[in-house]
Amino acid sequence: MKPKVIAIVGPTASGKTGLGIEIAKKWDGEVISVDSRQIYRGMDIGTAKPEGEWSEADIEKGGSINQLFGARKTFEVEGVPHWGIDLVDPDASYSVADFKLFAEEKIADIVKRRKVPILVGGTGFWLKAVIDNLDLTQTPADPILRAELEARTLGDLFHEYKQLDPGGAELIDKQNKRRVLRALEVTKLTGKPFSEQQTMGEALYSVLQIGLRVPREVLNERIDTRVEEMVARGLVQEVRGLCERYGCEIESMTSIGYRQICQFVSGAQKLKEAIEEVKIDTRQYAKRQMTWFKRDERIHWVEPGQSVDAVVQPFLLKNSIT
RNA sequence: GGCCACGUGGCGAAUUGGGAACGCAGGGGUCUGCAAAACCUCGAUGAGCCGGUUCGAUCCCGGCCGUGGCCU
Repeated sequence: MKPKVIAIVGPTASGKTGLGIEIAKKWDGEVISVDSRQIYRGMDIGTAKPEGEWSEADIEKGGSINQLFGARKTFEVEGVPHWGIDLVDPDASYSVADFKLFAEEKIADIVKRRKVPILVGGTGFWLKAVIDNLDLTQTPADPILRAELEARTLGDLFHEYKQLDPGGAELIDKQNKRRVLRALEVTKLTGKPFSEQQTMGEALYSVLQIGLRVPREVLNERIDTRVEEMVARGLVQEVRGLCERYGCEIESMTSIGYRQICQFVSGAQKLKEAIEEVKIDTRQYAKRQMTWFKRDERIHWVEPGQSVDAVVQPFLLKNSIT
């Protein structure tokens, strides 16, 4: 029988964190954050990281994974362990593949302790990689090849890709350089068409996905409020500190909230305008998230505040699931 | 009260006597190693209103309304 995993999805500011904690408390679970930005140490306010404490006492809980990622303590929020937070420094590179590995080990670890793993997060692609067991190729980005490819034009890249992987060329978004580049990169590096490597393995877990649905207007208001709160809690100082230490050019600093405030910190924009932009960009991000999750028909949608017992209970109590 | 200017989609902004660029915001969408990213796509049957000139007006003329400025 596959391990049971609960996943909580939804757009930013929909209340995923709170629901995750609620379920974890009630069903003895542990949370794994599925968030491509909360992995960065020091990026706290702007990524809406839950507030919690690092507990020394639970070092042994982590196992090898903690060694691997340098985390020696357990992050607890209201007593509920949260994993996947503060995995790397802001200047580190970390991708879906890294996360998938991390999550799989973490889930195994939690299950071993007879707790319920609860994946909470808005990074749809990362979640998909885990629950659908995507066969991410064993072909990480090659810095040298990538630099070479990046210097070429999109049309040029597509042309070569089409030669090597005609089938894939039909399907790919030929106007998206980032995608074409990666497809070509993998194809060249492996000698096999990229399109033939986009497969998925058998699902490793039995997953219950719960989606938080919030009306757009309500969500927008929540976003505005939350951004204001971030500023009140010291977002500007946080960004300034990171800027001084890492500069504003690194990937993690392109995160919403950080890139705009960087503009202010560097004197390129007024604070008020930067804050407005954070709100707008967050709304657009939320929209993209909804587009992503909308089409997954396995998700059980609930309204914020609505009890999820009716879906969680039967799921966890059911004995045999394929 | 008089004079001048302006009045184009939610906002900003081009354009032209032959039937309205673009940017932003907004909606919809794509998604197998940067995913809070990258990319795609859709929005004025109509240019303040009413007349007139013209084969034809958003663009020319007149009136009205509105906005801004100047003047007494």
